[in-house]
Amino acid sequence: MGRTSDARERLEKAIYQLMWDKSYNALTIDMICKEADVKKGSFYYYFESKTDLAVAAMEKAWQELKTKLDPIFSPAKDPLERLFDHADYSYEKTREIQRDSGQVLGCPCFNIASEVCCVESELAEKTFEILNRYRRYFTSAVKEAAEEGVIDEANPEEAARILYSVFDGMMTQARVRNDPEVLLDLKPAYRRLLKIK
Amino acid sequence: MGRTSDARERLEKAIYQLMWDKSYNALTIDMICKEADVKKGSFYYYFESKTDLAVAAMEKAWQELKTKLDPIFSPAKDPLERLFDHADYSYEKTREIQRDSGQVLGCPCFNIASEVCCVESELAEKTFEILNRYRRYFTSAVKEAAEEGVIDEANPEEAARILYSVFDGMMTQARVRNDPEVLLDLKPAYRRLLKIK
DNA sequence: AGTATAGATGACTGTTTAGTCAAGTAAAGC
DNA sequence: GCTTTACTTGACTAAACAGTCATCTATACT
Repeated sequence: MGRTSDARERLEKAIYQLMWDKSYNALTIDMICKEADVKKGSFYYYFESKTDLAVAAMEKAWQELKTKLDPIFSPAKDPLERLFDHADYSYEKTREIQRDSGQVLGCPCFNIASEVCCVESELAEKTFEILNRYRRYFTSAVKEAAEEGVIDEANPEEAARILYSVFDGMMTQARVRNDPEVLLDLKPAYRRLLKIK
Repeated sequence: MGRTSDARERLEKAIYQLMWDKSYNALTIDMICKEADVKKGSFYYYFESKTDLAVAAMEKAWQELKTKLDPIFSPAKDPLERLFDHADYSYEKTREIQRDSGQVLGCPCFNIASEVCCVESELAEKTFEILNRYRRYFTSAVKEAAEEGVIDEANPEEAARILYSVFDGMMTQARVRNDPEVLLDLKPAYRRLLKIK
């Protein structure tokens, strides 16, 4: 019983968008409240600190992303198809965001993880965790491809680590250059890295 | 004539170290002054703003790095040797820094570029410029390898772009994981990406 | 309709921050 | 040794900032 509200969700959306657009450390609580149209008193009603909100927002964003990744990396599909579909999805999504906001933003989790890993231990842990969850999709696909024999691969774990580094590296290159076309190198890179039969 | 000082250099060193350790946006002018042992009045004697100092510091750091990169990528060496020596250097340097400071820090320019590219346009331009200078070493080596026929390469520019994305991607993975061993994947990745004869 | 409760609000405090400035100090050149 | 000039200092202002709280409001449940 009592009053209802979506202020919590508005705050989570706001900090996530601002972190993605700008950076974590550039944000103040006032900015986040303004973006969410929530007063500071309410902010502290829901969250203890900026870090606290950021951690919650990252987890929510992951749950949202997961609903997109699960079909893309569906075990019903050929493992290589999963990887290439994910490359296509990343390119298309990046273009869409640039069309709407004028900016290529890259992978929010990777950006923030790199920014806070030596400063905000709580948020660092959460982003680290999410990066690992994300990478597991790659590992699973590469391992399966190796087992099915569609690639000639002596070290699938290594291959998956490298593929994921390429993905994050290119997403950030795309951000820095504000150019989605950078991501057109993703599929050629995967083809070079995997000995496809 | 007049009083002499190395306060300018101390400030540049201080912001560079702090940006690398933490991040750009996390820093205040007071923190930088304290680290450099320089009073704020002196800060504003030399620089207009934090951005101004950061730009100067990045350029100085690049000039310093260049003296390391030039021998590593010396045209006197085989092109592939340059790339592999650079991978070794990156790994060793990263380990050394972790030994001293307890932290893997990755590539400062890539970290900062990704952090400020949508916010601080002046610093964004400078870091962007440096990333391009860095990548030129890769491009030159790969192109030469292709021309000399030591690799079988239809698209050397693409290969160089991918190699450099792997490098930056892994450097940041190493930072986030605080694990230099991530960089041991660098040379295997290069070997996978280039059809070495 | 009344009440208990979840949430909203804005005014408040103390602190940190950027940026300024007049007065002081050290060294280079005469 | 004196003057010019490059640099230093600490005290200052105003603004931005995090965090608190008493009071107000809406609504779910009885």
